[in-house]
Amino acid sequence: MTPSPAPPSDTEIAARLRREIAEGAPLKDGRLPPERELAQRHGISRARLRRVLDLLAADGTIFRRRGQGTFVLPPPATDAARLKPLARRVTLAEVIEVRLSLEPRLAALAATRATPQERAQFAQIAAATQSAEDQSSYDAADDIFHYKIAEMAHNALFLTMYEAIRSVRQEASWIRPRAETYSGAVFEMLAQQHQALATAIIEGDAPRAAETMKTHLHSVSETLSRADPAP
Amino acid sequence: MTPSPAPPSDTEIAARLRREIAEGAPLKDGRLPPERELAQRHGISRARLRRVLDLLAADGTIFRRRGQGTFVLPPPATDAARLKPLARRVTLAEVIEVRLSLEPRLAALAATRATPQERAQFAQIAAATQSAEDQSSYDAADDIFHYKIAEMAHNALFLTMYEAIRSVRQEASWIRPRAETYSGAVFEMLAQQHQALATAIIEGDAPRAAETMKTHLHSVSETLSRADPAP
DNA sequence: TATCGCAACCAATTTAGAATTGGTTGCGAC
DNA sequence: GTCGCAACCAATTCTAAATTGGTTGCGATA
Repeated sequence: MTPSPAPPSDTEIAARLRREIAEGAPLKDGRLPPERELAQRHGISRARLRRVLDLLAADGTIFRRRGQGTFVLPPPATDAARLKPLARRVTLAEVIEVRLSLEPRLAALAATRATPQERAQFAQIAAATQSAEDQSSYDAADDIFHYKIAEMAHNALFLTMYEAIRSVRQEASWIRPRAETYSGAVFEMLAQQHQALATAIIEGDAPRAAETMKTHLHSVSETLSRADPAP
Repeated sequence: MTPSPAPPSDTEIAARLRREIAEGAPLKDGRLPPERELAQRHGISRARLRRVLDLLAADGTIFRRRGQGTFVLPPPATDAARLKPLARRVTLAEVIEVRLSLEPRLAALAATRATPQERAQFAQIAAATQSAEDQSSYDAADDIFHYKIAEMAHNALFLTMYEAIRSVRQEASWIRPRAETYSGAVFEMLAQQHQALATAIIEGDAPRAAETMKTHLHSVSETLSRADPAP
């Protein structure tokens, strides 16, 4: 009595992909296999796979960049390798200084310019940040959270600069002891700040978004400085 | 009765180099020939040429960067070619937005952190900006002026970002009509702003430096927007 | 007719390797 | 010791090939 297996719909394939992603299918850089390979693996044409990926991209689940790939985390900065020598020369204090100059402004612009779709996406992302259970899943959610803010500012040059900061942070040596630095209380505080920041942005309150981001970065700075006093 | 020609001292060779630079010896990118070539051309060893170039570097006459060359103007951003596609997508308004976020902070940091030597150098550069006679020499002096501010902030990541902005500005399409946009009155105003900015930085008045930079950038923005209304 | 699969092509990036260029060191001659 | 010389190091640029997402055209099929 089994009905002849109806070919799976796009949304069914999308659901399957989401499940695989949640189970850790992507590589550790957050990259998925190339489209040509994914299509073959799922037994569908590349054109159809791309339609499915369009669904995942529409709700912000994946990031795609020509020449680099499809990612579950924000994609690496273009030519990230070139920033390695810079990362070795840069101290934590310098990065914080730059972030304090850029990110409050990015938050304010995001509050002003984000589209309704983006705000809805962002609410989901903020929720994911709150419900993270272990350090590594929090780090991933936090990464996406800040990247989305930079995206919602709708300024390609600003986004490029944020990507450079992000790349330097990942390459830099002083993030190594990071896993130990977040105690329960600090963790809670940062999560609350994220929530306040998300609310301000979604509600379109630019000044409050900027101010909250500033506070948040100062908290991050203090936390990291305490863990890594002399860079 | 001519004395046997004494070999020229380092300072004499330095003076000769300065003269050649002033006469336009460098290429149009502001780059000098490679050290090995310059040394041979002047009939001295490379080690000695480098000592001479050290003199020119000490007073800010030249910029040197490993792998790129020796420049009379600020050196191009590392891998500037990579920023070309970005420059095509970016509008004038976006660049101004980023500059307004970065450069006032850079000016404040410069006022705080510049060494006495740097302040002395900077006074010279500001004076050169004032005494520029034609548009192209003003542009060159202005370029050096803003670059030195970014350098004096003493933050390698900040400097990298300023270099990216500078590179995008140079590649972008909307600077073409630039030569026409500076009327005499506007020119005078910008020069006065430069002077006020230089004074604030040299005196170490960080808040005033930031405020003056902000005013200056708004003036630049208005001037360029008027010349190029719809990017 | 409209959708699907297929293939080719386009655009941006990455990669690897050779060449260029400033920075550094060691050695011998005067 | 200072000078010139040479070799080497480090960062960058340049080139060409390979990779990858983005796009188009075409024929098959329902």
